[in-house]
Amino acid sequence: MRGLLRWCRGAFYQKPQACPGSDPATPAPGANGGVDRLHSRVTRLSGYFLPTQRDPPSDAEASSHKLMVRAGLIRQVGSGLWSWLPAGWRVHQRIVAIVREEMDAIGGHEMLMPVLNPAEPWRRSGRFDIDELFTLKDRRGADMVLALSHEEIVTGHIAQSVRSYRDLPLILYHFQTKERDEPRPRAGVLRTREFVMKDAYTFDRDAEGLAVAYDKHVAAYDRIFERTGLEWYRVEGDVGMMGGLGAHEYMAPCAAGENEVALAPGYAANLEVASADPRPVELPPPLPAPEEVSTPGMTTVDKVAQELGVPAGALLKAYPIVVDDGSFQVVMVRGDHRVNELKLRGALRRDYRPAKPEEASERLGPPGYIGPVGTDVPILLDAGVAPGGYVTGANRPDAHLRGVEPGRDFPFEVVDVRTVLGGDTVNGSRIRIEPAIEVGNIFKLGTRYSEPLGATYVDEEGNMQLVWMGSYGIGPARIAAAGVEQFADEHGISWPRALAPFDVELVVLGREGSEELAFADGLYEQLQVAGLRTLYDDRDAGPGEKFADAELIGCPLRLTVGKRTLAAGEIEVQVRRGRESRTVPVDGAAEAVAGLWHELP
RNA sequence: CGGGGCGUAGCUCAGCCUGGCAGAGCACUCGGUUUGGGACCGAGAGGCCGCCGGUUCAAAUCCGGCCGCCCCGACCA
Repeated sequence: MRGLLRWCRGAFYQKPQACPGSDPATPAPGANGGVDRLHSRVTRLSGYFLPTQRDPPSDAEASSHKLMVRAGLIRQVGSGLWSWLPAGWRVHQRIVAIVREEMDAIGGHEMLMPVLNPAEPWRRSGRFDIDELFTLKDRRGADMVLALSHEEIVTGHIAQSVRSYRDLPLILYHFQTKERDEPRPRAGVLRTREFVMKDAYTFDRDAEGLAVAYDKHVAAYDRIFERTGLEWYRVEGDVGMMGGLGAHEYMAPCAAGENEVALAPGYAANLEVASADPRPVELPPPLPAPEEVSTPGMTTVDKVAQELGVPAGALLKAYPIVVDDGSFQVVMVRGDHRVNELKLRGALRRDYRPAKPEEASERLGPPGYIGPVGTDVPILLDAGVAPGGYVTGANRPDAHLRGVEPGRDFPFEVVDVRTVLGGDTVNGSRIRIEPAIEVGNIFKLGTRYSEPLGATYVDEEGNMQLVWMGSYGIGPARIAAAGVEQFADEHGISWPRALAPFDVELVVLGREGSEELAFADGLYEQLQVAGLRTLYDDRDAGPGEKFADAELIGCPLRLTVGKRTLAAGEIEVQVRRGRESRTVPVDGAAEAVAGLWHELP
């Protein structure tokens, strides 16, 4: 304790040292704030810990996983546990700096809450039993929790200290390590058990106040992701069974993404909640009444469709379920569609389970032959089913009905519960479906936590009211990985300007004592004075190795100082994205490079 | 939780089936050559073959248990 105190005081009294980047007269390019002062300014590769590898780890699958390890940015410690090496941490810190600036700009106040929590508030919120929650006991045997987010703790502070409507609204946030016992960590830093998250919490008097706070976050998040240089979408998210409140997810398309987004001009939604008009299906001519057809052994949509010579979409598929209230119901979707469980839960406003085969047989008919005609079981008909005559099960073995018309032949309630398919349309525009990774989310919590944790205030009329809350997360590691995935080529990473560990990599081709080396030493200083974060490859290595490493690491610009070009009074500049080279004159080279840097994406 | 795979030098991997001196490429160290796309020559160092137990004269290799890691699915604030 005493030692720690002394150390803190020593650090506190230390005089800030002057360095080029902290001089207001020579600001670094871009809005990098003060974050570069956290980074070493001695960035000569000969003395830097940047262990690049020729081979990707054998167990790596995702391109970001392979490249971030190969480029010496991250190293694995255990399943879902990663260290950030110096260059990787610079990327992470740059993202953090962007997020911090935009959070502060909407009036957020940064704070810090502990990772290790007592179990009690988690019991009160009902989250102590979450499977993903790491739990442990302290030496006295008290239950402890490793926090996977901080709703309980921050709400506790509000409950303790906020008394009056005058104390609200508030935006509080922190960057903190989150611990989650993931069932399956995967793909490098894309899904890990421990990761840094920016989580913000808003506290308002009522739903209207929450809506304002939410809108502020939409604006801040839009700016954050725009600044990262990523391709991104704000999509409608799952609001859960509570419904009504609202949630958005920020998704970055990438091959290793775990989610799928449905995209059309003016439309973007998580596939889990997406809604669209189906492609029309050609139905057979209508019949005056349902007509039984023999379909022995044909228990799948494909077999029946083939036998009857109709498209799969001309069938109605039955999905029998038992809802939480004990009721037995049947969901009907077009034969070529699939029931989306999340949408179905949302439509039901409660949980359900698929009916067991015995249950379905007892109420309707044998598996494969279930239908909606002649039953008193409530039918939920998917909104994608257009009027017309369809083929359905006859609730008898080896028989189907054709010419079944919803409404005429069975009563139904319309629900939108199918999974959207690529090629469906929204407002006439075709939808495409892409894999993406969730890099941020915003969520209206309402009184989900303020109620169990007692966060209340007294309003103008002297009445006790619950605080209305929102929560807003961003994962810097996922932004970094998505940036790698989106822009990498066969040579390595190609960072967006805003995320790169260094703006420029300076490669010198010259031996100890050469004119090139002396010149490059000077240029390295000038580039830093010009405000460019520069990685200087001064190693005693061959040109091939240096070029390959530079392209692997992926800084936006690569400068080469070589005998030939130097003799011609020039420096070679390669733009990493596209790998096109040009030259700039030796005189004023640093300024010219800084100017070029500003034009990059 | 179900299915599949893997664990041998810093990295990528061979050797295991059929038990008999611990291997290759790259990386590393030293000397030399080379210097605009992972160059070459010579010398060298580096291993509890994941761990524990069993079988055997003898185990990286066969058998059992455990641990760790990856992939697919389930799950996922």
